[in-house]
Amino acid sequence: MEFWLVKTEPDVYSIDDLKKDGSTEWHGVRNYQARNYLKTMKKGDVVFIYHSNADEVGIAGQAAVHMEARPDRTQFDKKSEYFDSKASNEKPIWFCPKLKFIRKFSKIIPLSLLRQQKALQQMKLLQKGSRLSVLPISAEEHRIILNLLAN
DNA sequence: GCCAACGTTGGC
DNA sequence: GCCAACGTTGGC
Repeated sequence: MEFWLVKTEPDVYSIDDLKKDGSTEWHGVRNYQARNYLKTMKKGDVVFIYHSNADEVGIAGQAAVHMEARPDRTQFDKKSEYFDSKASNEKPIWFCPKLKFIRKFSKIIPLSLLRQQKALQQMKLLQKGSRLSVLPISAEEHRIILNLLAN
């Protein structure tokens, strides 16, 4: 089993929206490296849901990969802001998995707290200039982050 | 709202 | 293939 982190702007789609929906297709990612990570996700992988551009920036909860990546339908939808004229049904460019709600943390784990952890200094999320919206997390990082919840 | 850092586009 | 210009991300 692998561990991941995905970013979302809570004004657009928050952990509460995922809780309400139960599961959702993680559509709209339009970055090749992030897409490749999305295609790597396997059913059962655990995904941290991270709130960016928010009053409280940090990790808000957990989801699981419910269905592995399939073509992102919004790339074919001319009315969608995610429409991509270079994509076709025969040659889709963008893919998304379906994520299933696991839990919302009682308190958001703030980005500032993650930065304070010596053991997390190598996390991709914390690297200067990192803007990727889909990132792998090591098992060790996953464990350390969950431990922060207990404090 | 500011701005650093990054990815993409397009002229050459 | 280079690289300047532009648009986007995202923390503060």
